[in-house]
Amino acid sequence: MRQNPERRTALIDAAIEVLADQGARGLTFRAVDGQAAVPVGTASNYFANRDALLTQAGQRVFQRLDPGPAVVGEALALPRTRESVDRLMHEMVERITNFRSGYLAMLELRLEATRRPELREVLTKQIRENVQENIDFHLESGMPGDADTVVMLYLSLNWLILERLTLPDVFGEDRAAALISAAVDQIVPPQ
Amino acid sequence: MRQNPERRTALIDAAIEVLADQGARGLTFRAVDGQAAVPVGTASNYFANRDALLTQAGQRVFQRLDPGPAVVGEALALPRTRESVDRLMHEMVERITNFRSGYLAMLELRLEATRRPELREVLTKQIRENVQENIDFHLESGMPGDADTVVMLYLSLNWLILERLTLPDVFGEDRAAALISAAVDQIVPPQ
DNA sequence: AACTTACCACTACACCCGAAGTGGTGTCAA
DNA sequence: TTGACACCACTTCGGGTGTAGTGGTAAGTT
Repeated sequence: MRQNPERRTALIDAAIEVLADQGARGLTFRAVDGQAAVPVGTASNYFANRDALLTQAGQRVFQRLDPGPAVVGEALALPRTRESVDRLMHEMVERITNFRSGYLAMLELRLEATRRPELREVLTKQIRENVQENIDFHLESGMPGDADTVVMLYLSLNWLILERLTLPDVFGEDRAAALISAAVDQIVPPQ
Repeated sequence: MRQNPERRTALIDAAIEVLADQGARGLTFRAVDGQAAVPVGTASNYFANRDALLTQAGQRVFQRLDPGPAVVGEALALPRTRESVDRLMHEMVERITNFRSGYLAMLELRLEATRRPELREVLTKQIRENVQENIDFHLESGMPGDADTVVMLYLSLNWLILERLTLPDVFGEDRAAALISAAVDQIVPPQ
């Protein structure tokens, strides 16, 4: 088992691209090797089996989706109003949408989790933590709305992103942007 | 090309199961043959190629997800209140959740549509129609709320179903049921 | 300074699996 | 008899795994 951490990370990132491009079944050692532009056999030397690759890809997506401290700081500087929530939601959707391969890979992993209990556990844990972090952050920040408000935004905006990334013409770009604001209007209580 | 329509439908339904079980890449003629308990080569005789199988599976899922006239009639008999909407949403989520393989197959098809323009067109058309039908039905029925209300319910409940079907432990069964009511409470305006 | 050790990139190979597609045969009914 | 269909066999192909082996490099040792 090889240890070089940069190379390992590069392989995992390549695995995310492969997941998005070719689906969970397309995630093979050779495909990862190819995507990472690395000799055949390399990924096989770094990961014991496909499961290891899948779970580590799942963790990596979350790592890369995490907003930096800059975004968090900016959020905390905003006034505690619905308008601020609206702005933050637009930013969040844009940030996630821009990491297209990561989001699609995450969806592939969800479907794969249907068949792999270990992967399901890993993902469940991460999503729960993610939702809880969102709730905690929202409540602590003093923005209007309660835990259910946050969950409802989570649900609706996630599907909106999925819709945009898989069937972009169902809601055009403008309509999708308007729907973000509509979601905030309907879901976040006036302060 | 074989014509027997019952057999053809049975093969498409088998394809839906295969999609849910093994993913889009797992959808091969042989796998469909196996699922349909039919001799090897049969699916190959009924469909020109995998693309035909994929698009027809997509259409079939919608066909099977369509609520019967019984459900529609029942809906129209309800009073025009938020409580009725709440009940209808619970029924809809349950109906869709119960067709697990169909919903998972639909997600696989969405991801596959990322790579196949023809499939993307077919699905886009169907989803647009589906959303529009929901909006029209809601508005014509006189239930409280406007088009955005319906879209917002569509977004949030779809992701809730996805969450339930892929990572059921993120929201437990009870929490998920409560979230349906919470969605209606927050999204549907009081009448 | 020469030597040894350990890690790593890269290559090659042996093996396996499953798929596609086609052509052919048997059967039944119009 | 003819045509449509179910079923079967065979050929061909591609791609994947896992592992063994080779050579290079860097760091530590005597």
